[in-house]
Amino acid sequence: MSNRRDAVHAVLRQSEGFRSAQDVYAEMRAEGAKIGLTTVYRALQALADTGHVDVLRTDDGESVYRACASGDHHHHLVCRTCGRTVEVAGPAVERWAEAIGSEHGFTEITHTVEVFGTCAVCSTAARPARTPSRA
Amino acid sequence: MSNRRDAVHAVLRQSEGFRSAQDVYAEMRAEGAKIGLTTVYRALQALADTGHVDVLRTDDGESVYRACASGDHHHHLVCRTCGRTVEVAGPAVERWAEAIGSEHGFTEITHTVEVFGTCAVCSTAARPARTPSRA
DNA sequence: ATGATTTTGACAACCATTTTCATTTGCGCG
DNA sequence: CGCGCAAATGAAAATGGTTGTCAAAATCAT
Repeated sequence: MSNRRDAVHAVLRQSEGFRSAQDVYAEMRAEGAKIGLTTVYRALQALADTGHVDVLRTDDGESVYRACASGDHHHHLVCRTCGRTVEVAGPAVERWAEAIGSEHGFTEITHTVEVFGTCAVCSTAARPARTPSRA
Repeated sequence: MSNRRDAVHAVLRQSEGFRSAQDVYAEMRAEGAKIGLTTVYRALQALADTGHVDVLRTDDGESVYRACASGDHHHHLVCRTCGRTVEVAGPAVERWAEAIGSEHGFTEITHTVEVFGTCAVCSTAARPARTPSRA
């Protein structure tokens, strides 16, 4: 039944960071799974709707998904090089958003917060290619 | 030369909230301006690159632009009904993002923060959404 | 089994955005 | 002026992720 959906979910679970639909589809096909792109999209949407995975948009408008450990509201710290993602909580930010909103007479406040950076591994690996001037 | 670019910029200045490229293009054509969609896109990109306008992505992946009053780093409080936008500063959030990042060994931290809500006007006039942004 | 219902997936349709490329425009210079 | 070059422009075609279509296949209930 939701056999396919579970398969999709499984792929996400095995992933470190966010994956795109096309990405997941490609991997599944590469592993020999018989599944259509349409189904992957539908599974991903369903999973997102039921809150089983988190979604966000990349800078170029692509939707990327991730199976998160916590079902609670949280944000992400994403390495812009390797994509590794850390789930972070930010009570302070939640309160700030609420405060800012009501301060301006807004209700039903929601917010999107994502933090990007270069993780320790990637920053040491990709050091500034400066010519060793031996000085 | 940047005659078109200025024209595009002008349209954004007159707008209350974020506008899409197609949107801006439509308005300009409606006003009789002779301009191509391609040029609008290019102008918007250029404006964004030079930091003259802010860009963000809607939930459905469309890019929307806004001429912001402040050139400094700031975030937005956007009414999800009428689109009215308030520029807000959030020193606390900036510090939080930095802290979270370095706490996990990440460097070159950047972040995206957007707050959505229903503004006072729209929440009282809880009726089938009509855009009153036009006086 | 048999028909009903849901799921699937190949393929076409969408649509914002980008690319292509030929034409126009701005402009310095002889 | 007129010539030519280079940047700007825009119509049309290409791109590419995502969604819609619809008939075939899997699943279920009786």
